[in-house]
Amino acid sequence: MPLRLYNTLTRQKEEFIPLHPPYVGMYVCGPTVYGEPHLGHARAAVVFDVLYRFLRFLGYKVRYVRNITDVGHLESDADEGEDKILKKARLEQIEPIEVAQRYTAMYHQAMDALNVLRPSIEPTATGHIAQQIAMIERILEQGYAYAVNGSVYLDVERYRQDFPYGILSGRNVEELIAGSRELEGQSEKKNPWDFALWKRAEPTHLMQWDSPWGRGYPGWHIECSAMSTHYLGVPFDIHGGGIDLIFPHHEAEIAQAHACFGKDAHYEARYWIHNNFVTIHGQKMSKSLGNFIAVEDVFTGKPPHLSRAYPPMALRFLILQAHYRSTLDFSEEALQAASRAYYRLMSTHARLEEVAPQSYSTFAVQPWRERVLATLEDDLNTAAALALFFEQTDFILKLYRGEEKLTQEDLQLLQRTWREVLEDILGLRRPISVPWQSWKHMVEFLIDLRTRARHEKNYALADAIRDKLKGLGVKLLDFPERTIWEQEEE
RNA sequence: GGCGACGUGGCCGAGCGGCUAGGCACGGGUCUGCAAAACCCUUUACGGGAGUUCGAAUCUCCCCGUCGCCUCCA
Repeated sequence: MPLRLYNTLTRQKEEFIPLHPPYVGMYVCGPTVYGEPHLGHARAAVVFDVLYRFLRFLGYKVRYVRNITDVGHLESDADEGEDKILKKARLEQIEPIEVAQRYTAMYHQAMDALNVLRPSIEPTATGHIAQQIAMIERILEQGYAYAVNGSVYLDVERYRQDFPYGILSGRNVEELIAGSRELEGQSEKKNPWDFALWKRAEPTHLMQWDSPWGRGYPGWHIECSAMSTHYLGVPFDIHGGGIDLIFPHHEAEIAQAHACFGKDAHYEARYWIHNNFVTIHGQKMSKSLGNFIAVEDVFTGKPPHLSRAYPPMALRFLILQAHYRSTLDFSEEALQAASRAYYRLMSTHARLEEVAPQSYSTFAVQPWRERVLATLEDDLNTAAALALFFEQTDFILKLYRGEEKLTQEDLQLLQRTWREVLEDILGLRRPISVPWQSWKHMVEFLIDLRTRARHEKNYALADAIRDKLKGLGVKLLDFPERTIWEQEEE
């Protein structure tokens, strides 16, 4: 079964066919680094991390580009408002680059904890001013933009004569015109729906660069067009991002790509993939609503939203339990459920690794493996794929107890599938991180000691050993035949 | 106002015309020195109405409700 992905551009699931197999170019809009990474960033990163991992699993050689926006976009209407990064810098009396670097580091830290792989290339907007200027110049040459007072705007009206505008977001310009507000101070633009490619900087503006149009800084959308096409060519295979970026950001990107490269740009990317939001009580998470939860808050258990700390994998699991195109309603209860489910799945996994092969099989592994992969191939249905693993937990317990059997070959295939899908594709790190031998022997020695104590009915000692180990993150489980142990995260 | 999404059992959440997804929680039980884990049992849900169909959570229409985008935003 081929991989099928929902393409926002066509509003349907389409078979994924790369332009130049086995190579795949994927660009995902990364964060604007002016604040702490929150659950929304986590979801987007995890979703595209899974896509990245899955493509690699399928044998593609993926160049994954995810940008860091370190020039803040304006925070309110059109030409009004202040660059968010600059605002932060002003408030904290530090350099804009300090703001960007601080929050980039936080982003990396949070994403690393969530086991999100770093992209192949992580370009910054400020590091690609030259590419952005070059692109703007070319758009001007093609006649799809105009310069005025040191700023450059994309001429949407002119663009529309040659290309459709609004196909991605399902809008038409007439509606935009009808809905657009006439704002003061916008007289520079020919039309209110034109958008800036380059903005003139006032002398006091903290971040500014030389350009053919004077000192200024890049517009809101040009960095992604410039960096994606610079590293991936035009068009490239996959462009991803949050659902909120569809309009105007991605719509503008498409326009810029066409305006610069012409028809061959083919909507800049062939597959436009968008992840849905994390909500709280059904509402989008945002700073202004005050329902914003930072990724870090989950790991530290920061009130008022959380009563205790949760391991990063619990959050990753929660994200994976919902389809990426559905909203995910976050609550501590849901996180708690995900955390438990994760640990249970992982202990089943650990048991599977200890199963001994038999001379015949009582279960058809290959078809099950194919079902799992087919589920992921169907627009990355991670939730349904996880369900297939849970449906197998009973069976694995019976395997472990010898009540079900698998041949060496089947067992290895099953173990491989668990490892490949859970760890390599879904990126669920195991809480039992292959412990070092000495540690393992030490734990086993203590378990022996405790077992002896239990036989002698010295329960005080037995419990002391168990409690001490629990304090060290080692959980003991007494089975009739023997005691096994698990290492908990943290 | 325009465009779009969604309403599934206590909670989260798949599902895309027939075969009671799954997880978590709750209750009862088995096991156990205790605990944990595990196992067994219990709970058949799809906002409302009409329609299409042998058959609808799934398709159509209407209504109600929630949310998103149309300003930066994952």
